[in-house]
Amino acid sequence: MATRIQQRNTAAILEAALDVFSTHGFRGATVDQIARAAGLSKPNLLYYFPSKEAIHTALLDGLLEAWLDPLRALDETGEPLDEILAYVRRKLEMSRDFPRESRLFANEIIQGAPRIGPYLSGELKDLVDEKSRVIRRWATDGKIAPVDPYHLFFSIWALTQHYADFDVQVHAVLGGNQIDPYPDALAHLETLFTRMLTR
Amino acid sequence: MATRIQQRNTAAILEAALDVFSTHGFRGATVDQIARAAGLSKPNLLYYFPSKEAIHTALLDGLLEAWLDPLRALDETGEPLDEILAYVRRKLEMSRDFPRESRLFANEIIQGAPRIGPYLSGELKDLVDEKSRVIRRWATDGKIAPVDPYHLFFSIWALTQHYADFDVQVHAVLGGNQIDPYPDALAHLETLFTRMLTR
DNA sequence: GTTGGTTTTGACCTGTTGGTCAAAACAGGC
DNA sequence: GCCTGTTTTGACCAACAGGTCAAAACCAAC
Repeated sequence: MATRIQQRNTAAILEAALDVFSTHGFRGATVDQIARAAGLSKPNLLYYFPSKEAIHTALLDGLLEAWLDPLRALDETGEPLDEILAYVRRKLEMSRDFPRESRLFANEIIQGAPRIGPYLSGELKDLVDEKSRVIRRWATDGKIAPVDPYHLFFSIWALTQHYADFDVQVHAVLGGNQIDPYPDALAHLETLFTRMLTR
Repeated sequence: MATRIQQRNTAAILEAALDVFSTHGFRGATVDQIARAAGLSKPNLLYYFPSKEAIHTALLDGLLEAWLDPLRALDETGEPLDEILAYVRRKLEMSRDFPRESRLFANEIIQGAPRIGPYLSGELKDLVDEKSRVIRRWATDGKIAPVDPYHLFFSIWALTQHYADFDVQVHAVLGGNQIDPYPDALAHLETLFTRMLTR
């Protein structure tokens, strides 16, 4: 039973913390900075979350929950190539719509996954193992070209998340004209995976 | 004219700083931590480099220099597919042999490239523009399948650097058995780009 | 408008941070 | 072994870090 104020403030804090943590990493972020971005004083922020760590944890918990959804949606009974392309599309949309979440995750991994190690070798690995069996079956049934399922997933993650995590580089290389790179990126990735998976 | 001691200590500092900066980012790294890792006292470290910033800059300067080499080596007069596959191979080897450098770079980009923005839209963009024209020519000449050159480069970077930057995740998903993922990764990427670039 | 809980704040504490400085320790050439 | 420049150190500083606390301000129900 949270009051109106509580809802507003915790939301503002998480929003601000996402900004700060995703661009500076955990150790590089400061509570003051988050508080200022949320429009609160530091003690006031610490009234809602007991510590810097707690904010970070809350953020990660919410993220990891949603992170697996697109992969879960990969349907064994669907048309193989369509299913994989749909997964690519969903992941790319997430990069476009939630780039800060992607960077938060990237920061955590690059820094050695000190807080989400168990998640990676637990939930994530289990799901990837399961879906890898599906991919392998599709390949042995000749429905897609032979491919290492694990490295296929790594490829999808790398290619789609790149547009969020390395956004600055993408824009710098493509030049000043403010073109949205996502339409071209989607076309490119659809071509890439179609050619890769049809012999 | 650097003395023996200077050479040894500056090398030790840069080595230690690479470790620390690449795993914690600039703001998350502390001078004390770097000094300890280098086996020096903090004031002693600051005798060799005037500031934390200076160490970071020295590291980045050295890195950016080497970063472009593999792409520069892409030879317009070579066999198109071979040239691109060779580039992929070189980049993947860099991920394997210099993962910390890759993570240092990734950290910098994720954090908005505050220190290397000019490099991205300068040297890097210029080189990519140039090589993109080569790719485009190959495509219009029918020597490789049609492809967006810029997104092709993004794909190569994303796929190869992923194995360095997301190393922890790769190992977690592949499971505890300490298998070196690089041989499989190389085979996978060669297949991927061969299929992508041959009609 | 008083009451009881919620929210906010300023002052404060302790440890850490990047960085300075003068003095001490240490080279190596003579 | 002495001298000159190099290297190292302990003590120190101001700013900032995460976090605490008691008191004040606010709010809503009565």
